[in-house]
Amino acid sequence: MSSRPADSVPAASPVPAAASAVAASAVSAASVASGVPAVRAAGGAADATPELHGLVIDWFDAHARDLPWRRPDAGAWSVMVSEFMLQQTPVSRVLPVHAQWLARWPRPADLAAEPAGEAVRAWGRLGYPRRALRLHAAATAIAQQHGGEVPHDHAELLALPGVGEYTAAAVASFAYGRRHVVLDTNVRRVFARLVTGVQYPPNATTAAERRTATALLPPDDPTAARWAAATMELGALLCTARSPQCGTCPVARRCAWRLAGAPAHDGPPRRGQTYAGTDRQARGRLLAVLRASPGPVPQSSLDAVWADSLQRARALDGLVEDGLVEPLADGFYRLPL
DNA sequence: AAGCCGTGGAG
DNA sequence: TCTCCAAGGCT
Repeated sequence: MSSRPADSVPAASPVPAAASAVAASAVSAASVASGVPAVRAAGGAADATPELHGLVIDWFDAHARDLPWRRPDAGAWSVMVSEFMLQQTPVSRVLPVHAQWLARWPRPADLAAEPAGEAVRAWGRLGYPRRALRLHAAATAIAQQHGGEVPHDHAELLALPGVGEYTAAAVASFAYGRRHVVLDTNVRRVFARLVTGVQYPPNATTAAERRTATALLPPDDPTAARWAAATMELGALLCTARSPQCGTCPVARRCAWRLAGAPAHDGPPRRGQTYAGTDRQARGRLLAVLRASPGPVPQSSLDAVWADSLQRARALDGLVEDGLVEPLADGFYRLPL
């Protein structure tokens, strides 16, 4: 979770004393982390996690968005494409591109049969275009090494280009209904509040977070898969970063952060790099020219969109280095074949 | 392991 | 306007 400028989210603070004091009826951080059921540890009653699962999953059943990659007829390829596109990118912007992508390349082999540059072009303005390159490479690997079928196995998914721990777990869980800890920025924020009692999770995923998520994971595959989707949706719709909707949250009554009085994050908010004038912006400008052109473009066309020649050259070198752009012998450039 | 990698909408 | 942030991965 390093999407945000590293300084925009201060490190998590310890659980306030007040949170511990009122945590008896909440999901206890200590008991969850140790694997001991929260309520049993607090008062000898039965494990409270099944009830917690029910509350969140029931809410999910009533309020989940109807997204294309969640529909019954959505295959694993649709799920996988959505996961690539959703990395650091809002659902609203993914929806149209995802639909076009699946219509054009209904199976991994269909994408693998085309030049990588076509994937980059179809990626449009989703951002982070290396994802398009990696998705194309992943499709190629699936076509060549997995008989054209998106692998079920977490380790095999993880070995694909552009697939990290989160995406492997998400595909295995959402596409195949398997039990995995699915720890994305939404789930991390939900657990930070619900269990740990702080407003925001740590900057980078910690072992403690994985322990918490593991302890809360339902024991059976189908319920675990529902839980993963439900906790993500809760973070996306209610337990948001800026303005959590605690009034309608199904687990507000057990939320450690809420019970502690919703303390604001204390650390000094550092600010991130401004985007204007960065190499990233330069790369974006240059690649936009390449995407818009059906064939190779002359150097002069690239010169026209970025004034600083030194930075322009550095950005272009980076794009070539990343495989997003191919230099031709005559001073022309094109998307990769 | 800290920093890099796009883009556009919301507040 | 400007800041923050949106289902990460890779080096």
